Amino acid sequence: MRVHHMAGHLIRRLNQISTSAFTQRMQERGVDLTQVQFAAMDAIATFPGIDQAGVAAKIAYDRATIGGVIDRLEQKGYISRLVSKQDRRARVLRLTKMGERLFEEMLPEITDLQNDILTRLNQAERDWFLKLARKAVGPLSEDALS
Amino acid sequence: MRVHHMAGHLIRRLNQISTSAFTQRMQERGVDLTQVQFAAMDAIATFPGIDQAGVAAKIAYDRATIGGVIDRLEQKGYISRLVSKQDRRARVLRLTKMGERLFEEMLPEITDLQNDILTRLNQAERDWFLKLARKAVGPLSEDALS
DNA sequence: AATGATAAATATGTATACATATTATTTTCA
DNA sequence: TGAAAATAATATGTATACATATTTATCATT
Repeated sequence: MRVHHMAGHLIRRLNQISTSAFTQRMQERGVDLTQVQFAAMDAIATFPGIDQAGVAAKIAYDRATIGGVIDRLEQKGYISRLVSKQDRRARVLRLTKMGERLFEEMLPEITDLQNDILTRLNQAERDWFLKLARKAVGPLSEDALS
Repeated sequence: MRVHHMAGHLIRRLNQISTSAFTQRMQERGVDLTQVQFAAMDAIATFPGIDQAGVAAKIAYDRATIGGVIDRLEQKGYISRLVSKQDRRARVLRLTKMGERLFEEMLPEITDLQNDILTRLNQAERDWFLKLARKAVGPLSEDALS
C-alpha cells in the first residue's frame, strides 16, 4: 500500500488522533464541545464583538462552515449573536457569562490534552514536530497572535 | 489566541493544506477523486477481493464512512462490489479495468503532489517531519476503530 | 443620487467522519 | 445441534468541510 508512505495519509491519521483525544477529554469532563467550537470561542474571547467572517479568518475556516458552528454555540448558550449597528449584514459575536466560564474552565484541560496527541514522541521530538508543523503551516496562524 | 500554539490546531491546518493540495491537483487533471477514495482504491489494488471492513482497517476508517466511499467509487465505475460466496454478509471488492487504469495513472501524480503539502520545508525538514509523524501515528492497529 | 462592485450571511449540495442501532449471516460452544 | 456471541453492512443522526449561488446591505465611483 503506497498510501502509507505519503504525507497526506500521515497527516490525516494525526488529525484523527487529535480529534479523538479532544472528543474523549471533553466527554470525560461531561462537556459538549468540539475542537472547532472551542477554536471559535477562543477567537471570540480574544476579539469580543468580532463577526462571523472575522472568526472564519482567525481560525482559517470557510464562512459556510462557521455559520453552523456559531449556530450550535448560540443554541448551547455559550455565545450571543446580535446584528451589528454599524453594518446590518454582520453579526456581532460575544461569549455569554456561561460561555466565558466554560472557556476558562476548559482552557487548561485543552492545553494539557495536547500532550495526549503526541504521546508516542518524547519532549525533544514534540518540540521538533511542533516547530516543523508551524513552519509547514505558515504565517496565517502566526498572524492571529496579534 | 491560545489555540494557535496547540498541536491540534496545527494538525488541523496541515490536514486542510493537504486536502486542498489533493483536490486542486485532481481538478487540474480533470479527475473526480478524493483523498479517501484514492486510499480505498490503493487498499483494493493491493488486496484484490478485500471486503469493506478490510478496507476500513487498512486505511484506519470506520465502516460507516467507508460504505459511502465505496458507494461513490462503484457509481463512478472504478470498483466492482459483489456478495462474497464464502460469507454472504461481506462484499468482495475489486478495481474495474477503468479503475485500474485511473489508479496507475494517478499514482505518480499523487506521489508527486506530496511535495506540495510541505512546500515550506526544505528536504531535510521534510524527512524529519515525516519521520516524527510516522512515529507519532504509530503502527496501524486493526481494532483501533469500531 | 444612481449604480456597479464588494462584502456578510445564508442556502444548497456533496463528501467526509464517527457514534450508535439494526439487520442478516456466520461462528462458537455448551 | 441450537442458542448466544460475533461480524459485515447498512441505517440514522450529528458535526464538520468546502464550493457555489443567493440575498441583503454597504461602499466606491461616477
